[in-house]
Amino acid sequence: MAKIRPYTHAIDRLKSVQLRPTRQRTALARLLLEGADRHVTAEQLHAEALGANVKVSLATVYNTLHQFTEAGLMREVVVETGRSYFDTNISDHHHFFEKDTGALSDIPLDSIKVLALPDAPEGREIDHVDIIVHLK
Amino acid sequence: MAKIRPYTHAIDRLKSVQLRPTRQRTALARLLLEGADRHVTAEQLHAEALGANVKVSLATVYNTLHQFTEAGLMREVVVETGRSYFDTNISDHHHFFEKDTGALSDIPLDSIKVLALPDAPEGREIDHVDIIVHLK
DNA sequence: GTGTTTGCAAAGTGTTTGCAATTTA
DNA sequence: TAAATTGCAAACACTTTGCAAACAC
Repeated sequence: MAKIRPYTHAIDRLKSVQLRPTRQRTALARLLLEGADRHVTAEQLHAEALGANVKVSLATVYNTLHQFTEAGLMREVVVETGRSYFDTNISDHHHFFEKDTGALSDIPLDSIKVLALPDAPEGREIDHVDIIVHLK
Repeated sequence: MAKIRPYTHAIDRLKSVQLRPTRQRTALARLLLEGADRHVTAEQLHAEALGANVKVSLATVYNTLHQFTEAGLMREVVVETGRSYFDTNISDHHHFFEKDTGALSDIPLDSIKVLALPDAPEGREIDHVDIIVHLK
């Protein structure tokens, strides 16, 4: 049973990446970074924040998700055009995606294996590999 | 040296999937489906059509790309939010993507190997696997 | 106090749609 | 001529931005 961590943990995470722990940022950090790994869209997180009585604008949610991503606290996952997903699991892993529900979930790292990556074209290097296993 | 195929080939491809070979569709089919495999966005294809003196609206380019995709003549590839790529190579394969230039290219099928796919979650099946190798 | 952050509303981007006019079979 | 297709402009969904007010240190 995961305990709710004290408020200060979210604040410490923010401070550690030089982001001021404002009311909005701290609340979003608590929703996102405490507890289990999560996959959210901006709209989802905004709705959730409002539901939890956190007053924050959608614009700030977008800005915050990008700031967290730039700071390395989260990563962005591209699965559909026109909608951005953000993932609080920043370890190396891949995803399942259910188009009909929009649900994104992690694939356990050891249950997928890529053998033999191709050589990058002349003058280029591989930055990273994204694998999306689409479910039906 | 690939020859430019006669006009009739594009028309035959369209007829074979029950799409009327209108002036616009035929012209787009010739640009897309004759010659080498291609990766295009709607905007790119529209610009290219105009440059080739094919009068066609952007809306029709979008509609046509979707019709071709539904008909199985092309497929859509998701690499970036907010921009759709369409691929004329419908065989099973994966992609390189260069974020800085927006260039998408095919990975030779035999140069990437996926061993051990994960089990789909309860009640689900794997539809397909998309692999994007991001280059820098 | 000073620089940062917020929220609003406006602007932006890529895409889709309603519908009258046109084209195809 | 009946049905499909087109093009325009408006609508759309999602995201970003400009800027004045509020906030953190």
